[in-house]
Parts: sequence; structure tokens; C-alpha cells
Amino acid sequence: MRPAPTILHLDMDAFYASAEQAAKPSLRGKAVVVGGLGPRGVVATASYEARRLGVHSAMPTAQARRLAPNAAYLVPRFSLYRTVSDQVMELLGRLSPLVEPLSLDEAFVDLEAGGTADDSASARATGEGLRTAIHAVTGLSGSVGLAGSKMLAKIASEEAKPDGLLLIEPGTERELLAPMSVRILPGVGPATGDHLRRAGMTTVHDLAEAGEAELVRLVGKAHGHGLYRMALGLDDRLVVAERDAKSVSVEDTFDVDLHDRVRVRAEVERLAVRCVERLRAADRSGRTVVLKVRRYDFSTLTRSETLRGPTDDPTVVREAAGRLLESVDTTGGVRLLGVGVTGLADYTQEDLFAQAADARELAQRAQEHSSPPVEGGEESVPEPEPDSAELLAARRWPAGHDVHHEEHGHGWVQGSGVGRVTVRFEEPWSAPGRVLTFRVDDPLLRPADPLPLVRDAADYSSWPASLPKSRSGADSSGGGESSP
DNA sequence: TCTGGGGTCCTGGGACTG
DNA sequence: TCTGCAGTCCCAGGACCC
Repeated sequence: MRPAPTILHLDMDAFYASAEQAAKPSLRGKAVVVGGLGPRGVVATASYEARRLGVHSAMPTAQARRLAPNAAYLVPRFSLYRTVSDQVMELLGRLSPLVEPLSLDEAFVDLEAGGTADDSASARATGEGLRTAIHAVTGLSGSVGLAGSKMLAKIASEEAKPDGLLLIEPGTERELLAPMSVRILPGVGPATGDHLRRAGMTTVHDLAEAGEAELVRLVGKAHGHGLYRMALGLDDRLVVAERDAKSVSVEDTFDVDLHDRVRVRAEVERLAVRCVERLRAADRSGRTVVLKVRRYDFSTLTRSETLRGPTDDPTVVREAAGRLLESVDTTGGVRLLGVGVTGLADYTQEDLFAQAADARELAQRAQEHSSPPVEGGEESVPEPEPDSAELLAARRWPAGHDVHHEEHGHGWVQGSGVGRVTVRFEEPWSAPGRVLTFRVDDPLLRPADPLPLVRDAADYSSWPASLPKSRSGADSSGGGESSP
């Protein structure tokens, strides 16, 4: 029996950019680019208006600025996106206990496990209901794919974009996939795509024709086997609700390459401490410390060290990262540094003793190996280089972030520099507002939390069992009443 | 032109161990 | 005691995803 199309994949449309447009009435219908705004920033998400100008994710922001000089450029506001994402995931959780979030804006749902669909008709109705609910609660649109497997549901939502729903009927999978580019398959990126193209395979049909043995020969055992099955439309991966993280890492790309070895070391230590903070926040410890260095020429290398036991001690991680750095040649400059911890374990009290012992032993071993001392020595960590006034202003008033002015009310930063900050005063539910400029140290101006995107959201507290009870602000006070 | 940040998984070589 | 072998762990790098 063919599987019923009850795996649902939800993908929010241009999520970050759409959230910004919903929050800022003056940006609706305009090109919006969300991403890193520094000299080495890249685009995280572009609104559909910006995509029409050729801007897309992962493109350097500098290139986006050339293509879309009049677009609004904003830094990401993850607290807002997380709030909206929580609302969406909460709705998904009502459809099934089996929800597998892939990111803030994407998730798989096993509708059959939730009893909310068991055939094409009920799956389609549930998918449409979900899209309506998401729009009512968040003001944003999402695309839904429905199929008998995760791979096909994801392809379906991709094909449905933007703001659509596509259901792949059981039995039509191979026919649908055959003419598509190999790049549609998960795991086929630029490198594998190129590799396959050079072997004469550009479509999914070509892969199915080539056969498993040929694909294994070309791309390796695991990948080749998986690729062949996917080309036949076969994918039996289950929707998994809980997934434990396997590593925690932090990394920073510097606006200007670092050359000073002492500064490099100081940055590594800073990253190590940040990494441990994240590790501890997740109540985990880890056994292997990884240092990542991207050099001036974009070549990237990693060095790792496995400890005797798991640790969440900042001193232990910092020292391990420092030792790893000693084995790396950084002459020529460093553009990125990262520190990570893998081999995660749940934190246990006994680890404390292992950590202390390890720290002593490793310190001693490091001394025995007596690697060349870091120029300037351990103590001479330099002061951070002074920032320009413009950089400081941008840091205090990031583009796109919310502010409150005691006289003018709620607004958001349009831009800042040369001691001034420009603010547009508007709210998600207001008309486009006016623009005013202030001194960066104006005492009446302060950073503010994001406002909800929808003021009087429909009450979906009993969805999907019953129809929404209200849609207008006038009667939204009755949110506590239960449905019949 | 000039490439983020946070992850996952796979491969292959070398060291270690029984 | 030495050698060959297989399994496992560690390490580094690459590819991919959102």
C-alpha cells in the first residue's frame, strides 16, 4: 500500500523579511534585505520584492546593495522571529505530537500520528486550515507541502511557494521528480551537483537511470545509496520530535583580518568563554574542543582536542582552545575564528573532578612541549581597538530595531551615524509613519521591545477542533470562553 | 565580487588495542 | 616476542542545510 500524503512540511515565506514588513508598515511592498550589514555581511533573507532585483540568501550584502540600492537593509531581530516561530510551532503542535522543527521557520508534522489526516482530502483540508490559522495568528504566510515522505513534502512546499499548498498524490512521485534538477534533492549542493553534471546527470531521471552502483562510485557509499533511493522517490525517514544537539559553537568573522597574534589569542579565549556560556545554558558538557580558523585567503582549518571527560569549565575550554591555536599558522591574517565543543553529554557533578585533573595535566603537558611563547605573553591582552563614532552609533542603534521616544511613541531605527539616529515612528497596525532625526544620546529615546505583529488576533485556542470564534478587536475580550 | 553563523553528516587516514 | 588483522577512536576536511 502506498503511504497516504500525511507528512506535512511547513515553510514560512521569506520569514525574516516578511516579519519585518509586518512590523513596519512603510516597508510593505518594498524591497527588504535582512542580514549582516558590515563589510563582510551576507544576506539572510530577502523579501520577494528584493528577489525580483536578483538579491538572494547567502549573497554578500555589498553585492545586494549594488543590485538593490534602494532596498531597506536591516539586521536580524531574532527575539521577534523566535516569538513568531513559537506561535507557529504551537499551532503545529495542535495537529500532532510529532512535530520536527528544522529551524525557526520550517518544520515537519506527521498528521497521521496526530489523527488530523488519514487521506489526501483530509490532509489537504488540514493544510489549508493551518495556513489560515498561521495568517490569522501571526499575520504572515507560509507554504505547505503534503506527501507520503519528508523529502517529497519538502519538495512540495518548495514548489508551492509563495503562499501556496501542494499535495503530491501517492503514485505520482517518480513522474513528478523525473524532469526536476538533481539540485532539488536534499544533500545535493553546488559541489555534488557539479560532480553529477560532469558525469552527464542533470535531472532526477538521469540519477534513477544511472543506477545505484554508478552513484556509489561517483559520490561514495552513504551518499550514493541515499541519492539513488531519493531519485526513485523513496524516503522512509520518520518525523522525529526531539533531537539532542550534538555540538555547540560560536564564531566571529572580523571586519578586518587580524594579524596580531596576541589579539588572535585574546579573541579565541573570548569565544571559548562565550561557547561555554551557551553550553551551560543548555545544561550540557562536552568532551572535544574544536578550534576553527579561516585565514585571509578563505582557507579554513580546524583543530580539535579530546579531553579525558566532558567539561563545561570555561578555563578548561579556553586553555584547550589556546593550545590548539598554537598549532596553527596565522601569518597572513585571520578573518574568522570559532570555538566549539562536541561529544556532548548531560552535565554531571563528577565531571568537576575530572575537569580539574585534566586542566592541571594538560597545562603541564603544554609546558613540557614548550611551544613558542605567544608574542607579548599571556598578560598583555590589548585593549580593543577604538571604534569610530559611526560604528558605535550603529551598535547602539542597529538598523531596524525598535525604539520608544517619550514624545513621539514607538518607532524603529532607519539608520544612524555621525552622531545622529533616524527613526520612523509607526506600529505594525498603523499607517506608514513619519521620519525624525535625533542625536544618538537623546535622553528621550531608548531601545524598545518588538510589538506583536497582529493586534487583535483571532482566537485559535481551540483550533483545530472548532472554528475560530472571533476575528475583530471588538469582541476579542472573550478569549477565555470555551467552545461548545 | 567576495563569500555569516550555527549546525549535521560523511569520508578517509592514522593511531591504538585486543 | 613478533606480526597481521579487524574494530574503534580520533582528527581534519568537505559538503550541505537553513
